[in-house]
Amino acid sequence: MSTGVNLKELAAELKLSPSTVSRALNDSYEISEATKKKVISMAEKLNYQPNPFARSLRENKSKTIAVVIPERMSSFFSKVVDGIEEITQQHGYHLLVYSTHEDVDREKKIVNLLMNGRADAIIMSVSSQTSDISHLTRLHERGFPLVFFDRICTDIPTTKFITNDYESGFEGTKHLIQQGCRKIAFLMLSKELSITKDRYRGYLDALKQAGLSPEPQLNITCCQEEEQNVEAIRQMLMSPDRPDGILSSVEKLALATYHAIKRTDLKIPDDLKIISFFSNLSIASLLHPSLTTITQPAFSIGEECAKLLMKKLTKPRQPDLPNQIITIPSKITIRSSTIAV
Amino acid sequence: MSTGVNLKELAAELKLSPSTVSRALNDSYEISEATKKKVISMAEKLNYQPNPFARSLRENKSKTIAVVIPERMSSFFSKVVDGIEEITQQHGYHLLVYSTHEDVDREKKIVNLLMNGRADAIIMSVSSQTSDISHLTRLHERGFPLVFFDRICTDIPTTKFITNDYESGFEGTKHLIQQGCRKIAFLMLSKELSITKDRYRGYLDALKQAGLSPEPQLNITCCQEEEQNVEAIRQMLMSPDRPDGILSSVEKLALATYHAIKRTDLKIPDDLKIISFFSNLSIASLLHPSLTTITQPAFSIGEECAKLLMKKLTKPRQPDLPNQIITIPSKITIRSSTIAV
DNA sequence: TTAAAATACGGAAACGTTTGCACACATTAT
DNA sequence: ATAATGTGTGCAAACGTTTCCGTATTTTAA
Repeated sequence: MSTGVNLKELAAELKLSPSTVSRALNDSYEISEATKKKVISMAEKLNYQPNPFARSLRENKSKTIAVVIPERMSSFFSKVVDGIEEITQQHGYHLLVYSTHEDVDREKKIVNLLMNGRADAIIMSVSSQTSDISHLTRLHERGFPLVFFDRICTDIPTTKFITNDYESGFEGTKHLIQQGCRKIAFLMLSKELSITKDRYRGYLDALKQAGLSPEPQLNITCCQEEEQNVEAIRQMLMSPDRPDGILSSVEKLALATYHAIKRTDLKIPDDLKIISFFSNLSIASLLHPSLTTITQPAFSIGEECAKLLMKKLTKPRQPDLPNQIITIPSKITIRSSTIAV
Repeated sequence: MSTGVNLKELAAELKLSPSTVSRALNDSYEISEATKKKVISMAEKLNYQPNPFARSLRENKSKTIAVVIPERMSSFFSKVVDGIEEITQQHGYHLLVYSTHEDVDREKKIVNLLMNGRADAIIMSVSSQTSDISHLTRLHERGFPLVFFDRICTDIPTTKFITNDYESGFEGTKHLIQQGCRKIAFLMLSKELSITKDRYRGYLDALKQAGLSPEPQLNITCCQEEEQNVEAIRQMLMSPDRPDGILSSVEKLALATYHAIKRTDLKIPDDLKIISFFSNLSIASLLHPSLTTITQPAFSIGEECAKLLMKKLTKPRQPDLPNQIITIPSKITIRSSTIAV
């Protein structure tokens, strides 16, 4: 890799000092318009590209944001990253993207690697296994800019972006009840997760409001193996006190439910109605029957995270990221899977 | 962001010179075991993290790989990136991930940004718009390590990883013919793309072998708007000489076909059989009827790209990446969408 | 006309590493 | 005994920027 021309060589070519050339390129007021022009045109001619590491070393910032997500194969997270990239690219920032694969040990390793300053900030959604958050508090206590979205750490005093999970859980459940469901199951990733807790509270409150009581055997927690999830759901569907409705707080488990039901004689929505948090709208309407969804504004979430960080990182003297939760509402789209027969 | 302790401070604490400490941490043979131990334990105690930029500047390498893909919301590309990460992480490398959004202008900008050495290599799959490849040849001519996968640039003499696209196109078409299809449509992303060309050749040869002739109105090229794709396919399905089989070389267009057919009275597989390149197996079997797929080994492709690069970058004096195409076979899974009635 | 201020630039330090070289001391060979 | 070798460590340069100073020249103010 032949590295191109550097500042010193460019300066020599121009018979100027490196400092002058640097200032000219950075549009300093100290340099006359005439020399600025000369420098810029020569820089273009020689295709001068400043060395990012020299600059990072000197300026102590990397123009890089780290994004840490639990998995890549998810329309939700893909869209969030797209949203982040949309904004950061406008500011010349680069994106390091890491997947934890829902593994808290990998999450810890990644976060620890990021403590050396390779990135100027982190945008993340924690893994479903994450309950000990010492690796994240340490990061935050060092003053490292950290933003959470969706799966947040409530205890870390920074800015978090979420959707109206409680309301969505509540409305989703209420919708099922209105469509005649009386035994509603709740599918989740992990009890630890912020989103699970909020959605579950909404679910419980909707049940209570309808005079229904939650039944413990109707809660299913996701594991990493798809086949096991499908089997667990099938078991539930085969049991004598099977549910007549499902609120899935995870895309993956809605799909698993569709798989499971293919292994039974039951029909959606006749025997079982289902509503799910789901981001892949194209797929939702192609499922058979089409799936009623709660869709989070993934792209906007990414954009908002990035906008906040760009403000913090590119403006001169910005305060710390405020300890607040910003809520962007989801949207419920009713399709065939919850239509009363 | 309070940067932690640096080498000089660590050395001062140990009453050693920075050079000795550096060598000790890098396990140099010149340093005695005794001091190594002392240095390492003190480094851990003070939580010393070497500054990556100082190191990159000095060593002229970044321990970073850039991955450039056409879109994030694709199970294929997501899995490829997962595969890449799996390998690179073992070697302590980081991943900058960029999406071109199928836009060649964005692709050019990204590639040009990467010329300054921010990444040690690029792994990429070109956008569907890419026909002028000067930005990529320039990169390669400068000696920048560049690896292509799936959507490759044949003219750039480096290593490319693809699947057996010709055979897959051939076998997929042959399968449709065996199931009774006589008018087979071909759906593609763009005629420029390497994968399109190969798959199309396979398609043509299979038609010829069966004594069928290709019909130009049965070729559909994808555009960026999903609705337009659906409409174009619907039009084709409504025309008097509509196809009785479809080979889709893109996941997106298979889904569009399912959408389109919902707007007609036609039934899969009775009136139309369809086979598609498709990476999301869970979805393929949930579609109604389930979709016959040609699945590319996405994760392995990512792993192979990364393995090759890691060898090149981490071993001392490696030759340039050889100009060769490495083929990893896809797998055809027959499901309901192509079952003869 | 002279002092003060503004303008335009150069020299050199600094960011935090790694590494070529020098060197002091201990060990071994002659 | 001296010379040659080996071992462990320190000094200083280098990577390519940015920026604090200093300074020579020109412009403005008195």
